[in-house]
Amino acid sequence: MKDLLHRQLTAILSELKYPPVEISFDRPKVESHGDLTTNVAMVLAKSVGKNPRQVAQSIVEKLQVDNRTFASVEIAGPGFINFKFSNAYVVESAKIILRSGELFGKSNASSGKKTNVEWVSANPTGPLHSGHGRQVILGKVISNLLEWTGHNVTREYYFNNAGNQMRNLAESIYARYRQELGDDYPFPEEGYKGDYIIDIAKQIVKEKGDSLRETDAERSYFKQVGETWCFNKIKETLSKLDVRHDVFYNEDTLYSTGKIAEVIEEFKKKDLAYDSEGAVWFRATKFGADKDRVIVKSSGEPTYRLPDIAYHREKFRRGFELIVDIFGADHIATIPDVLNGVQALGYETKDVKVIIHQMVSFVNGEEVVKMSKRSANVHTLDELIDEVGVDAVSYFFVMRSVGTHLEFDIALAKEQSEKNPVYYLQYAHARIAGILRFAEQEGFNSAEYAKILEATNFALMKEKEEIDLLKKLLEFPEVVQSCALTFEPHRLTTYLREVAETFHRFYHEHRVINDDKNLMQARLTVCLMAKIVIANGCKILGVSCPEKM
RNA sequence: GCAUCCGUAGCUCAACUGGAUAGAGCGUUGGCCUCCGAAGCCAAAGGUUUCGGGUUCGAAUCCCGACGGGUGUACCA
Repeated sequence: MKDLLHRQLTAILSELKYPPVEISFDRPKVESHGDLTTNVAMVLAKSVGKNPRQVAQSIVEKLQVDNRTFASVEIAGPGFINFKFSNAYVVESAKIILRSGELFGKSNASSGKKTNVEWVSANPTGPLHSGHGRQVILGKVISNLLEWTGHNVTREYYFNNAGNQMRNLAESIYARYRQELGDDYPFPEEGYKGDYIIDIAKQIVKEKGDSLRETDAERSYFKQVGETWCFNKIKETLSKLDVRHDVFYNEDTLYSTGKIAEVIEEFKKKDLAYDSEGAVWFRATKFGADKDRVIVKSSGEPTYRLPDIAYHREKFRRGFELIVDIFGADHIATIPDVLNGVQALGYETKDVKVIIHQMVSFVNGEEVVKMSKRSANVHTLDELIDEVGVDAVSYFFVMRSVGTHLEFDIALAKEQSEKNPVYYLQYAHARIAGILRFAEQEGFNSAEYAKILEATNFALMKEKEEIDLLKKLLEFPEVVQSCALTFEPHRLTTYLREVAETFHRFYHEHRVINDDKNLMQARLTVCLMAKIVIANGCKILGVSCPEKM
């Protein structure tokens, strides 16, 4: 519809000899302003030297609107042109919901664009903590959104099982192991203090007794057991949230296949890297950084930047056209370096989308939940899931825009009442399911969309609340696209809440089950369409839609 | 200090990326079940969008400056 109007308006502008401008349509906030609005007249006004309302008038006079589609076209306010759809158009359009069913909202807008989404990427040094939840859910929902808009998505997890952190893990487990054996053995100062380390140590005692008291300096057995334990734990948590990565990419492969050395060499050749003070430096200042960065320490070990750069190059080489990275705000410092490095290697940074989400704080009603990073009692993501459930976790972590701090109220998430936004949405779905169950006794089969399309007299949908609901439902594909395009999944939760609200209002105003069979059929169909949209939206969010609650 | 994100109703947050009268939830106050699910609906109250400048037809949104908060600022990741 927008396309059609767009073409018409473009033609009119050139006919009136107005300069070409970008024509855009918005959805007005206020109902009385119609369903679509454009500001072209106001944009044109200055260059044309007329007042905007006059410009609008001249355009509208030329406009050939189909009165089966539009109920009205009006000039309003400072010079907006407002279009209002006819009920017939809305009702006819709504048939697409039944025709598409579970596919309603999907598109091929990005026509199979090969896309890599990397997230979580926590090293196997411990279980995921509750703060990780935001990232876990964001990545999941963003991947889903991209898929719904036609991207060919590879879900990826990048990890490092070498280096300092893993050494530290091994030392921590070893220390706990010795302590379990009754030795007075010191715990490393920077060690991982969580209880899970003790669990792992106990497991080793159980399996190996005291035979590992004298072990190699690398503590390789402890490292390997620790890694396996942690990874299993992480994967278990992810699978509870239905997060499944396609690729687990080990940083080590970048070394073993020579990719790291290759990058250094190439940087040096391009004079983007140099030796100094026994280390290798990247000329970050060439890209506007305040100082150059070390990429290989004087010890010979690369810093995290180097493998990160090499890794992103590999993503390009693997053929990805869009690379999405999801980081917490605490990792923000690494991003410019990686982007600069990627650019230096000749790739477009515009094809790398870095999503940085702000931190999460937890609150239990009035009480602030403190969670210090290396302390013993970090709240794990598993515990959070056990406490509030998968649905609340999925919904809460994605309901705020990524740019703002997220306050997670555990008490609210746990509460099974109307205060909880997850339940509001699920209730709408269950309520519809209840009505449809009731209607089955009257012979309404809600599973056969094609028959329903045949049997329903769509012209009977004419109540205001009914039309409002259909309009809202028809926005769904656009919402999905815009969420995917802007990487802002929270807008989907906002939208779904509006759908539920609009449905409840319709339900409250008009009886669905009634004596007029045709009217009942029409209204049941409206309910069913609302159910489809809510279900599809929840699918993207990973929130369940119960038939009963 | 520098980088970066943010500052909107008592609280938690929206605002379709520059549009018309800034909206929701919670909380507060009042109303609605002889009838399809009241985990619902309706109504009221609540605002100088932190402050000060600027850009233009038009600013919560863009620019500059203050103030306040988060996160970084390593030859840790």
